[in-house]
Amino acid sequence: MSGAPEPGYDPYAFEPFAVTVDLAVFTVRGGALHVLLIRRGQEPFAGAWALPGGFVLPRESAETAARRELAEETGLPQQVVADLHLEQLRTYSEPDRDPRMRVVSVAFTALVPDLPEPAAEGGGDAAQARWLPLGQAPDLAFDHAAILADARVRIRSKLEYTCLATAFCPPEFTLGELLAVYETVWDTVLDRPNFRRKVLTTPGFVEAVPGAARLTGGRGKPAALYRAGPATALHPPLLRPEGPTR
Amino acid sequence: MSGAPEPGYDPYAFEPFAVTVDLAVFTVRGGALHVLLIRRGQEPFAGAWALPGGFVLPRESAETAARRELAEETGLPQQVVADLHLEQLRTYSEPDRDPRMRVVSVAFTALVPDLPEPAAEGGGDAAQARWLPLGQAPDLAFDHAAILADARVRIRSKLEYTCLATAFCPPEFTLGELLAVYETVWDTVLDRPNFRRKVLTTPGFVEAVPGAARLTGGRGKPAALYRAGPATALHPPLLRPEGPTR
DNA sequence: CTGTTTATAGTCACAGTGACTATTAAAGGA
DNA sequence: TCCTTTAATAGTCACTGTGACTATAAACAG
Repeated sequence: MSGAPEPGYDPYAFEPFAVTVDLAVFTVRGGALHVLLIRRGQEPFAGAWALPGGFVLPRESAETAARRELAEETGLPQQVVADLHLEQLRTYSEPDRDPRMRVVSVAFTALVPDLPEPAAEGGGDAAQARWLPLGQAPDLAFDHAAILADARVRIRSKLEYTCLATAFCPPEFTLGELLAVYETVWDTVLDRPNFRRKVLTTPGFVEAVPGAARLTGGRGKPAALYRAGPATALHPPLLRPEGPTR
Repeated sequence: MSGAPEPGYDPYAFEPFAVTVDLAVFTVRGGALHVLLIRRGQEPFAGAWALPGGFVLPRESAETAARRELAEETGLPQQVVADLHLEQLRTYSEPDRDPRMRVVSVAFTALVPDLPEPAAEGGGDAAQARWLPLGQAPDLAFDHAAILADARVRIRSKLEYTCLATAFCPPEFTLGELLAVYETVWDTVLDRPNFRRKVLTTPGFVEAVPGAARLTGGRGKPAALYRAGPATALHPPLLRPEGPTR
């Protein structure tokens, strides 16, 4: 805004708003899309699962707060949190979304490779953080189920016209692993040779790691390794098949 | 969020946040993309142009506030404001974006057909609202220039894979008018027959108004009239030509 | 060695698109 | 009235990208 406040507008005149952030952090693990959740320690919704997040401090931007809360509440490695690509999803501002007071929350989405289970370490605040598969996600606190659903729609769509799928992969990966990311997120089956052709002919999507190869699970021909390339968008997009899911 | 606030968290403990909305409302007029701006009456930035917007009230959602502020601050017809398709752009939360206090703003984007200049009517609050072409937009208050730039990128992209272009047109329009919307927003020139084929073969994009035709500007063959169809997405998308602008 | 598994190479037909030409229906001027 | 201009509409053709599919290569298990 900042339209034209009444002259002499008093910031303390109304019940104040609190501003928070919520994070939907996804990973692909064992053929299923997982989301990072924490178990709440306090009321309301004590004992329930929720998206990680928390209050924005007076001198923070929402993105800074998101990164801080993620580091505090989950055991994710510092380096991971610092390098994370955070994307704003949208802001949730229904008046009664938090029973305590007026809370407006800025939601973010992030993708990470398959990491070890976050160890809730030292600081206590890190209650209990776990990766849970989306299929069997429990009821979530507040409106977090809606946020999670919106986030899922967003990432499914983003895979179509961006190179974000590589964010789910380790630094070096095979095309089979990248294929598995698409198949998992879209819950579909793609044709292997066609997928390969599309990825390799899109400039900057991936770049080959010279001479490297890896045995994938012990079976089959060793696969060449690739790194994420400099491209961020897919032109033309890689459209997901329509029709029934899988 | 709504992570785990400290037990006994006091909403009044910090300097409170204010939450506002800002709107980037676009129209196409005379071959140029225009945005709806208001002239500020109060400090800070008194006399400067700004996006319409204002404070979210204690019992409002951001979207409700956006609609109310738009009605209050601009002379847009009630019906237009009520039916308007508002889309969240993103939330701007840099700590110093407003010199008075901590203000977090939720930005929205909207598209309207070419309307008469909004008449600042009765209520006084409607300072001065005008359509200004994007090319010669003046300096804007706060970080509104950045918001406007983000909004422009968003709508340029949205025309590719949604049917939103019809929102720039009156209820009944010719394909030539729809073409002009694309050419104006993308600042490019499209092939007329190819555009026509694409629009007509996309199911639900537009539907013909039976028997209707209109002389477009007096010259040339009369054009058939169409209405916006039920579709919202374009599959496959209508990609804008790459390379140099126009 | 044989069968299984996964990676990789290649073929073919078709849909969608860009570039282009042709025709139709109106207005305006000589 | 005829001719030019303008814009809408119809249609053609080649090429690109994709879906479906077949074939070969390189690993392991028995």
